Amino acid sequence: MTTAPVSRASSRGRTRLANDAWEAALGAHTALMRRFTEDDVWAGLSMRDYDVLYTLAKCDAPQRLGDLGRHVLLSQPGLSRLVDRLVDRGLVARCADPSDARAAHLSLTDEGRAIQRRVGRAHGASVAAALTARLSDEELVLLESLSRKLSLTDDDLPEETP
Amino acid sequence: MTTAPVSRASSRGRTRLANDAWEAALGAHTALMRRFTEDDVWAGLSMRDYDVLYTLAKCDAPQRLGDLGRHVLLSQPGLSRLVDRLVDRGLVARCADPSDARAAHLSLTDEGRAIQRRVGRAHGASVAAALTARLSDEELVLLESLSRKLSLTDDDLPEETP
DNA sequence: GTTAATTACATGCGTACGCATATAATCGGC
DNA sequence: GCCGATTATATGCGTACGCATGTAATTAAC
Repeated sequence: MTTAPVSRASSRGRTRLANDAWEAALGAHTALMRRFTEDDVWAGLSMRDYDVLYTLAKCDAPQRLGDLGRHVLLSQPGLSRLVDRLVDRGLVARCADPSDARAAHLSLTDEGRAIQRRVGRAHGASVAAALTARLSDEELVLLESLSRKLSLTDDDLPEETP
Repeated sequence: MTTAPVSRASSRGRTRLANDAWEAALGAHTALMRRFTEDDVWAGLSMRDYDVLYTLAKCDAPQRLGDLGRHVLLSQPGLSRLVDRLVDRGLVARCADPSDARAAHLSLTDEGRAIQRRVGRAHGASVAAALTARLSDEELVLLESLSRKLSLTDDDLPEETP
């Protein structure tokens, strides 16, 4: 039984395509993460530490914890304590939000910004080396395009059956 | 200064393309992992637990720890203890390797296989739902193709300057 | 205007993780 | 056939994580 008896012939194939694609994507993520982790560019930061510093550097305005949380794959308490450690190390500053006393504005210190830049340059070079060795320019653009589509929330999707 | 003075005009653009693509890919990974983690399909397993059960199910032959380690993003001690827990729960069996007394062959128990199938069906459906809602068939094939290229080791790459 | 519900973040607690290292078995040179 | 090097897995230890819950501030209901 190589073809299952389904209503539309394309249906099962589409499920299979999606699962194969996801498995391959996970494999790529694993392989590249391992490679980048092994790079000698991190200056004592974990990749998650760097992710937070990078996010703070990208947005000039001070960010709240919840904003960071949307970008980082980490629980809210986990992120709270990760930021704690970065504050203790002097890389991130907490300052009060005048309009909301619950929230704390987070921003990079000078040292945090300096480290983010240093690590970012080296890591960016490593990322570029790995990806450009494997994909053409057109493929890189395609990867970005597909990734953006995959990042969409359900709310952002056009409805199938309105 | 919008264009940096580099030797070849395409060089900086290519680095930028690669970094943008990687950032987008990380975002997609985060978004989808969050979505799948929140699914109510895991039957008490972590996604890493499932990853190990799935890998064991995929390869009918009993696997060694090191073989699993290549597929799972986890340190060797971490994987060792993860397997410990799965053995304690009765989902995985360790049996001795007759030809190598250091290694232990790992295989699914009947219960482990049953749970993997149950969870796999539900998770596979969720993966398909998420991906097919965002990508066309052609795009799914493309994603798999790009991911496979990204999974290649340096050794597998054609040399740039032999 | 008071109070319930919600939001934003922090903390207690048990578990899982990574790093360094240990243990045990196999392999290679001679 | 013996011994150093290597491979395969396990363990000690300190740290980081997620879940449940707590605390404080804001919004909403009336």
